[in-house]
Amino acid sequence: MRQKSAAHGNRGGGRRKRSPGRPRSEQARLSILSSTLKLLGENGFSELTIEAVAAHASVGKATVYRWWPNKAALIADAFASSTTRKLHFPDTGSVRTDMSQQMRQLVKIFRSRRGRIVSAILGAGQSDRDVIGAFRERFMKPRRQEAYDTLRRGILRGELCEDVDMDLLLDSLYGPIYMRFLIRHDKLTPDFVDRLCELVLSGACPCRNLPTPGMS
Amino acid sequence: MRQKSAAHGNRGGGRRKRSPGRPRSEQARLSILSSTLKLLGENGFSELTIEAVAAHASVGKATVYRWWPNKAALIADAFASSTTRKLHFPDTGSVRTDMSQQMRQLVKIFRSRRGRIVSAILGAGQSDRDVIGAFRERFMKPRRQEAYDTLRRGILRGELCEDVDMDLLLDSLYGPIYMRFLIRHDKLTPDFVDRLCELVLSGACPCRNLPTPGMS
Amino acid sequence: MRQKSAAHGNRGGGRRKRSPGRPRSEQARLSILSSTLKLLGENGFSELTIEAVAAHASVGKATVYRWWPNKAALIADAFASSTTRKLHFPDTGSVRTDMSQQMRQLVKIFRSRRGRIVSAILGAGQSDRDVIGAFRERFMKPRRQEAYDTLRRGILRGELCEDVDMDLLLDSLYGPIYMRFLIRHDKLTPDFVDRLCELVLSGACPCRNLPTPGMS
Amino acid sequence: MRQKSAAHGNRGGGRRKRSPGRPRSEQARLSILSSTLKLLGENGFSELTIEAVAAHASVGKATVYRWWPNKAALIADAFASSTTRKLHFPDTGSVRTDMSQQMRQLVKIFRSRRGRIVSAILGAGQSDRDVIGAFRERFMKPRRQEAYDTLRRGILRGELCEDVDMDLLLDSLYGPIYMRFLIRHDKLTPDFVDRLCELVLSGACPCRNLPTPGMS
DNA sequence: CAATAATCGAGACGGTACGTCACGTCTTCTT
DNA sequence: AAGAAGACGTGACGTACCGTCTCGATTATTG
Repeated sequence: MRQKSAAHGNRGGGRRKRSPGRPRSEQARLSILSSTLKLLGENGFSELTIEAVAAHASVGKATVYRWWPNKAALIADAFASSTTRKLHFPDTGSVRTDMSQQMRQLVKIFRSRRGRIVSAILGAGQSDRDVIGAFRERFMKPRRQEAYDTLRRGILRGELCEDVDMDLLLDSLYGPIYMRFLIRHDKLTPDFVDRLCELVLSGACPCRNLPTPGMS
Repeated sequence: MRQKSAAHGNRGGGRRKRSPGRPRSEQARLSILSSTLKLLGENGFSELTIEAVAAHASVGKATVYRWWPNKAALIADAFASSTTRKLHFPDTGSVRTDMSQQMRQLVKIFRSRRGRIVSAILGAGQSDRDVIGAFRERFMKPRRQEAYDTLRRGILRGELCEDVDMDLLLDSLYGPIYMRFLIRHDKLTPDFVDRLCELVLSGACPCRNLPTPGMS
Repeated sequence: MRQKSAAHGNRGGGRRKRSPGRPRSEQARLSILSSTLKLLGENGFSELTIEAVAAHASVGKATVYRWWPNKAALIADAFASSTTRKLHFPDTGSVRTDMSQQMRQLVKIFRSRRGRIVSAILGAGQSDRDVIGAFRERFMKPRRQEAYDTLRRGILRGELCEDVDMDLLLDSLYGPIYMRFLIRHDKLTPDFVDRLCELVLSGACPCRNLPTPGMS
Repeated sequence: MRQKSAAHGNRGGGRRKRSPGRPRSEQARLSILSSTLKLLGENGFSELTIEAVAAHASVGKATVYRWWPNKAALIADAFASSTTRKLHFPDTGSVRTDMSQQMRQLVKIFRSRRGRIVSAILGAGQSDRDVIGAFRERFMKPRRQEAYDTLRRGILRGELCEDVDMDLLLDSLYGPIYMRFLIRHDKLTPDFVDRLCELVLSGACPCRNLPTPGMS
């Protein structure tokens, strides 16, 4: 997924001897990654050629292949290296507001030029498990950890059931966004996000769990 | 998207004159479509080559290109031609049961060998609007029409609000399934479907819309 | 050495069925061969790239590789297809004059732009037996057959021993020319040819050195 | 052609200051040269890569390039450094025996594993004047000087004309050997050498063909 | 029945990008 | 300063498919 070798520049912890030979060019690495993102945003995954990436980065094709085994690994790495520092969860005192605000940010990104890259990653990920894995680990997981915290605050405040299935709840909140983002069958607006939050979170409210249909 | 020409085999309305020349070979058409599905299921979209399809179908490459403008149109057609006749919505008298049963069928398909094809379509669709369009029109839309009927029955029975946003509701039900199917971050089980239905539909229940948080 | 397949265009003798598919393009073939000769004459063997040949011939690289397995086969074929129709042996009534005149023609070719090609062939032939084989069979052999005839006429006229070793004699005549041509340690002039003929042929006379022509 | 710099290891005349820094590694030099010969004998010129030479000699690539400007210079040097100390001309009292014996030795080398190297050199020399130049200067010229002496002894003994063209004569003797060696159209046997000597030297006799040695 | 016309399988065509290899240069640390 | 190591930009390699094109053969309608 990542670099084929971490032999260079590793001075983590002990006094590692640097491996001999010319060290990897950090400049080339960065240039390749940013060229990848640029071209990916312009033309989509299937039009992205390593030849073009190398040319645009003023780098030899072999240098790309030396460090990334294939196109999928390259874009996964490029995406991960650029992951937005934004998308934080606020703490407003209301689960629904917290979630809604973060989800609006996500939608904003999906609708921006970066959204092109995300959909390229998810598309490529359908035929390459490393790519989809990188998306999960580097993009999704960190945010989900924060989301857990947000939900937990809601539980403490009594806004959510104590025994709520957080994964189910979060997938119910984000799933529709991903669905509209990927299938493009309907609008992906801030208003949609709000109504989605209302619908799903109202089902997760503890006060009185409405009886399931047919049981009343 | 479909065939480039409908000159042959058109028997729509009365006694049309068949155009001269050798008619299109139905056998070749079927052989191409089934070869496409087979290879798509084996290797994914990006590994699918028209060269291989033609060879596997014992057909000239030009015959493929004569009827389908590109790979995307081909797999869209192949997929559509094979769309399961199943996936019907039952009418059990309960919205939740109706939806739950259909969604379970969908999940079953997603987890079967055909799921590979669906994910290939959706993945390819991220860089080809024709493909994702074909998926929407031929796979999703017909089912959604049926789903509208199912929801409408629920409304009549009083199980759902009269003013429920059906698109929002359906996306909330199916979105999490697509999300888990595409991102593969969590299990896609029948139990998940049930709990998902419970969560979402309980939020769409009319009886008493719980006040939105902070408004009570 | 030659084309990988002779499946096309063979109507020699019987009524052969032509193999199916688009027939080989004669125009492409000729364009490739002449481009090869041109570039070979300009830059020598090691600078000759198939990429350049294809580009110069306005032909796809694959078309070159489809018919010639490697560079050596290509230049062997190109050389053979261009073999000079000249280099005939005259019949003046004197072995020495006959040989001398033909050898002068050969030297003239060696010193011309075509000589560059010949030396490239012989050079490449040192690491590829097919190339040197093509040179022997297509260039050398036909001329040697004519040379035998010339020598035989000399024997009949009494200019040469009856039991002369014709191969030895011919190698003695041509070897020095090839040597100077390839090692370039000394001039390759018409005068050199004449004195070479005199030296060698005087040694092939049965009993007494025949006087040089025109001196008797 | 040779080393780019003679800064090191010069002990010519007196107490020269050795230039500072680490002296050139004689071991590396020898290892490179012998690796070159080994690989050249195995695979021919065009398959010989500097990369492989360096790897086989356990030497950095830059070390090769520091001392030899290109592949041609390298193999020329490698060849020269290994030039057989043999190939001397005997002094038997007969030109023909002297020449014949030396030529037999040459043929023996041509037919040995070292012949592979010689033909690689001559082949490479067709597209690189430095290589063929090195062959002339280091291999051919020294022997030719000895050959002149041998011929001069023959003149003094009356075996050869006084005004014989020694270059023509030597090319007539060696040319056929090189021709058969390079074009491989006929056998290169000791017997061939003998008959070649007889043919050519009998033509170089001043007035009458001297009887073959041992027959007088 | 012959002529016309469009399809078929086959496969060569001019291209583009692939992923690999060697080139000759460079940058690092070690000797 | 030379050494081994090995990454660098460059460019040709030989391959795989692209989508187009010519073939002869086949199968229909039309005259």
